[in-house]
Amino acid sequence: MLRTHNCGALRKEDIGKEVLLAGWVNRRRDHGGVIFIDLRDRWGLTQLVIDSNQQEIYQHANAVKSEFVLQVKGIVRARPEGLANLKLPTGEIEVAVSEVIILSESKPLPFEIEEKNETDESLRLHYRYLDLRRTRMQKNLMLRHQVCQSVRRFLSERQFIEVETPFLTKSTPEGARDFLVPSRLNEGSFYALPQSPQLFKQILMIAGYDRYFQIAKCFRDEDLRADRQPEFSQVDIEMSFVEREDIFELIETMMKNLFYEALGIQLETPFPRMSYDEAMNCYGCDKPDLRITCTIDDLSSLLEGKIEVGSKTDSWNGLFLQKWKDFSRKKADLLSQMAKNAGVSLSYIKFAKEEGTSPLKNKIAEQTWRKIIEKYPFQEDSLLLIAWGDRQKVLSFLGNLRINLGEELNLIQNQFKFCWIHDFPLFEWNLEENRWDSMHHPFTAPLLDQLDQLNIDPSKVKAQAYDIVLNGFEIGGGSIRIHRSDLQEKIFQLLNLSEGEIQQKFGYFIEALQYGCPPHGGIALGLDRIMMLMSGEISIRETMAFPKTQKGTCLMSGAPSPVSDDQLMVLGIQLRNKKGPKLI
RNA sequence: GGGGUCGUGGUGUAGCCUGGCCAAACACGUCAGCCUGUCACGUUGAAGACCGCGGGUUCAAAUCCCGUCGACCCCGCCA
Repeated sequence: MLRTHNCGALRKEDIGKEVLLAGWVNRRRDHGGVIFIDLRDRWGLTQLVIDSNQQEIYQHANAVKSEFVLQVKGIVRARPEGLANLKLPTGEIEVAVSEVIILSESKPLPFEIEEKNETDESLRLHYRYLDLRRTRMQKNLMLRHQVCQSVRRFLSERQFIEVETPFLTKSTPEGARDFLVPSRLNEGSFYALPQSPQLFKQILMIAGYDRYFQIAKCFRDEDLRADRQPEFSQVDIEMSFVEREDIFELIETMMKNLFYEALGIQLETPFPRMSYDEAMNCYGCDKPDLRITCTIDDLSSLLEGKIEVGSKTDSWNGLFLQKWKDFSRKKADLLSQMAKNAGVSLSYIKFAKEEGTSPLKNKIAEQTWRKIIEKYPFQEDSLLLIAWGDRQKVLSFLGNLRINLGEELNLIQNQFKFCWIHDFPLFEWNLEENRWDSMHHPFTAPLLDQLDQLNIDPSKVKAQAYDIVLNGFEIGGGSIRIHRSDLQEKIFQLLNLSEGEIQQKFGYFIEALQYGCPPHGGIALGLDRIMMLMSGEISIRETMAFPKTQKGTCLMSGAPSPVSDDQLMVLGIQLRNKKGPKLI
């Protein structure tokens, strides 16, 4: 071994020991007669001391620069009286160096490892190996490791087994765009990288494995966002002979366990639940941030027909803000403009000096006015925003406003607020292609008492699907699956897939369903998003070792890159547009 | 496909709105000297950017305009 201890290990108890340490030079402080070097590895910092009366070592240490990799031999000793550094776990000791070996040198750095100021992200990604040396990334990746360990331990204890599923698999045009991989052995045919291991895990249930999990890489060729990368990780789970409640209980316990083990935080279970309809009505979206307490209220019964409005109006909704001190005419105009852009009408009631004022005041009857005022706990600087128009537009506008104002008015407390959203619609109408799409995926079971509705009005059918939401982010989703081939085929038909397409795309799966499929269901959790929230980051890139840019490139390796004609030839591929980027 | 923000020594920023005082300022880093107890060491000095790139307007452009490239945020998209 090149070392006897790591750089975070030594304590008072080790005083007097001769030790070997190895690590990076975090910082050198040269006092003329004495040189201090902070040696760093992922466990910590240890101060090395080199005295000028040891001429040879002193000369050597003089040549040492930031981020050189050193091996040193020395004696652990106590720091002089009053000179301990209480900020460091190793701060009571130092190592008096008797031998220094420079294992490797470092060029001057493109940015400092110590995070004195934000570094441009593209630079960080280009030199990711330097960025990963920083405390922030080390903390994030170590926490991620802990979380993965915790998940594995928990699920293993609950009798789940981890099974790997293939990356080279079959393209299914439903859902996200696939990443394709050409097959050399089958010219003209392509594998697709999995968008999720969905069918494999269901087939594992058919195969009788009963409880499966995997920390699975998934691939989706869609545009990127702060919380979306083209490849990402899911904690993928599937169980046989279960109902929704079993999945909820499992995940709640797992989360509770996980947050306690990794962060020392006690979560309260069960998590609040609400139906999709309730979420849309009260929060204007299907992933409500419950850290913001205000909700969207239905004012239709109060205001319907009470005010003359020109346009078609099928919904009146309110958003009540306990206190908005600097709400001004200017702000009101700005909000109205935003509302107009969103295609809805907006007004407000502002409360000050024990009285409500509003542009609407003269337009509604005294009685109606009083009813509204009584509905809310108005106090100084309270504000009720009232929006009306097309129901969906109103709800989505107020939903967005709720989030924006939550941030602007500092209504968001620093805490973890989970909830379950359930009873999603089974289908949504695809305007472009004039047909039904699965809202979750086509393998999701409808609520059993609504099977008749499938033939009458598919839009009314709810699915046995659920999402888990944390602080306004969808961190997971799942469903109870269809386990009967006749129902599965019926769903495919409703999705306007021909018999031929069904056979060609999902034939193997339909067939598998015909050989004794247990009722089953599961969930997939977005590991990167969970890590982002646990680490307090605002992008999942900070939770991945080597993320991609918004254009899907890796600034360190330069992927994706063109390939040679020879490589294409072997695959039987010819580029349609020869103008692509040139080979270097 | 669309909307927006940003791009100034190695790093982070100031300057840009209101063109000339900018052959560009500050902090960190780098290099060299001094200093035996620092830990964001101190101190003295030095080097280092023609302002992402291309074009235009102007007597004059880091600053205004157009285009382009890159990073980021958002809409669409993400079963």
